[in-house]
Amino acid sequence: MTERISDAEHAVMEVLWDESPLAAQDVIERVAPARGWSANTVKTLLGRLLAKNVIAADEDGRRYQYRPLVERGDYVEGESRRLIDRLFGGKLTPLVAHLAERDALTDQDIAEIEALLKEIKQ
Amino acid sequence: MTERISDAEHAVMEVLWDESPLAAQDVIERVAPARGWSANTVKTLLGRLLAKNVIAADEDGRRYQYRPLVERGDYVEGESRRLIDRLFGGKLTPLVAHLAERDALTDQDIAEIEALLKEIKQ
DNA sequence: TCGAGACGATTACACCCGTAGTCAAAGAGG
DNA sequence: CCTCTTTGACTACGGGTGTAATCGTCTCGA
Repeated sequence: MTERISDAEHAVMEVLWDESPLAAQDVIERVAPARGWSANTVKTLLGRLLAKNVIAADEDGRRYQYRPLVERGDYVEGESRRLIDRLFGGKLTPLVAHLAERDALTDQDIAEIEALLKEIKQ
Repeated sequence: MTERISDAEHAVMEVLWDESPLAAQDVIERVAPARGWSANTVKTLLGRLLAKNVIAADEDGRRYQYRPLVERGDYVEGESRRLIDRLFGGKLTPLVAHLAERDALTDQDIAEIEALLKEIKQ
């Protein structure tokens, strides 16, 4: 039901997930320089995120304090699932296999994932 | 350098990755019904993929035979990396951890991945 | 009290995307 | 030879996206 978040909007969300609530100015300071954006660009993105109902704006005197309405985990899960469904038939194993085959996994990656899986099985 | 492939275009690519070269009509037959597309829509997508230089069209009398210019593996790797970079700081482990934490991994998934990793280490 | 700056809202605009209709050329069948 | 169909090319159009300028209003300092 939640609308899709675009790439640029996502950069703004990351800021708010990291710290919130924040005024527009604070968001601008945290994200605009790194992306080479003007302050207006960030304001536009905040407006669009508001329209999409994925952040909220609480009045605070002259300004708003913005905070996320969707959790990062939910977003991450949605995006991960989209990719895995689209490219790997919904299964994680082929993704890991793919990266492994492409030497995109270091020995340490492998060790970490093994440890993680062991723990899951408790 | 290769341009980005959109969602709808990707559906066409999957057809060509599965079998190629194919004439437009063949591509249409394989993808249009499943997506509820008109034949023209598929033709437009073929044209855009051509413009993006991710497929080639070889003349064959009255028609063209289309074939992919990028390999599925390369595309898949690019998309996977994009996601992992954007959401997990470039590391695969947090993705696996995330899915595990969300109970998105079955026992069988875990077993498969473990077997896979074991094999990688030979 | 008055002008300057801050702040959100509105508007802009080019480009991509999903979806499709129309057109022109060329072959197929009568 | 002429018309119908096929096929790719071109055009269309509403909506999303990246990027930003402008506007209206409110407040704060001089």
